[in-house]
Amino acid sequence: MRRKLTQRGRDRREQLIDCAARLFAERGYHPTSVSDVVEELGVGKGVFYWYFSSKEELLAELLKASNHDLRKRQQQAIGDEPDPIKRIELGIRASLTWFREHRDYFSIIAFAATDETFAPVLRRNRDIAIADTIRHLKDGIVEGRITDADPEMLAHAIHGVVAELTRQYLVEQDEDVDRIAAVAVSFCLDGLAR
Amino acid sequence: MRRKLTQRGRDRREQLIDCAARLFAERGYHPTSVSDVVEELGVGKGVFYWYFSSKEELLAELLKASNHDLRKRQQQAIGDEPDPIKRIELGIRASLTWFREHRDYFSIIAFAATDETFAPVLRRNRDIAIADTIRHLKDGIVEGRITDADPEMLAHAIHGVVAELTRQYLVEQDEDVDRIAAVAVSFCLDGLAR
DNA sequence: GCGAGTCTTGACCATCCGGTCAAGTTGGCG
DNA sequence: CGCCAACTTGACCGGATGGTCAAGACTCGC
Repeated sequence: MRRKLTQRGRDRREQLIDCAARLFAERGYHPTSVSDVVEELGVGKGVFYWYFSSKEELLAELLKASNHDLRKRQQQAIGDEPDPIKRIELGIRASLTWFREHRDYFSIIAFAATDETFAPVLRRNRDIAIADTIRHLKDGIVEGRITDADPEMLAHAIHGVVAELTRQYLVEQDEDVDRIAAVAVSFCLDGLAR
Repeated sequence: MRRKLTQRGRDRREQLIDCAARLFAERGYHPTSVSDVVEELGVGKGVFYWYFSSKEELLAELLKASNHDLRKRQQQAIGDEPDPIKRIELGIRASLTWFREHRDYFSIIAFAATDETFAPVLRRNRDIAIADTIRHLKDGIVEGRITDADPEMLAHAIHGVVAELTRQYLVEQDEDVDRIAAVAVSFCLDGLAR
């Protein structure tokens, strides 16, 4: 859905996304009806369909926007750091910080990943993130500072650590980001063995 | 729902769970209706409600049963291995192997984790699994062979690696379990750094 | 103050869904 | 064989849901 929007319109659209995000995170996507969203906002149902052609589209937009935002944050954090290992560390810290500030999105993304309707969008997002990580890993491997294993698998392993620590300590609990980041980084770099 | 079941009844019940599992994995839990399940099986709707009091109950049963099965597999694999690091390795391999044989369950569990209705069951399952891992980690720490960090966080990190590698290489792709297991184990034990 | 495009309303619709139930069938056991 | 519990059928129900739309309100440039 593409419409000419005034400032008022853009604000309304954002309200709808924010409100929907909150409800999706609380109750889940399917159990949250469009009526729930507009009621919560105190507006008529037509408002929703003025800005989005379907509930599905709203979620897809939300996923695209949040991913764009997360990626921007990661790139800002990494800047032009030349050390590939440092870059990985900065990326991990940026992800944890972002998810901490956007807890709602974590569960929404987790759900979307399990739904074939949204999986394609999520897959693309993830492929991009993995490709970023792979680049740093390859640099590290060339420099002889990172184990010479399949960089793609290593990238997924790192993302797995970040996702699970985020879920447990930043979404379910409310731990200090730096404490979690420290464990995540040292686990990824040095593993368990002493 | 508790009923006296003959062999025929137990078979039917299992058919329903298997069929529902397949459909849940394919289309998702919410989009799969009870009618879909019984139609696929070619039986009347009443059959479903003879064995389960609700669609919700079926999923809860499925989650409980699958978790029980996975845990049994892990314990069998670990046996009475005395080396805690070996035990962790055997646990990782057992999990990967089990999920490989039960791909459908992976996405169902992933969905259930995002739905507050089922999260409690899942949380209990996960707590048990984490507690198992923590035990091995603590043994390793006492022996001075594992980094002296918060064992709970380390356990979550390991589970994160296993979950993400499972998803990417055993569910989305169809890689060789041993190859994935090797990477998972070496990543968890030694990390990235050379 | 008027006209046009942006925005809002909320009743309405077709459809579907989880769940019920009265009635009928099956099969094992005494 | 006859009985009874286990099992099956499928029409039916109340309610909710995603989505439509005709009508009206707002606002901004002219």
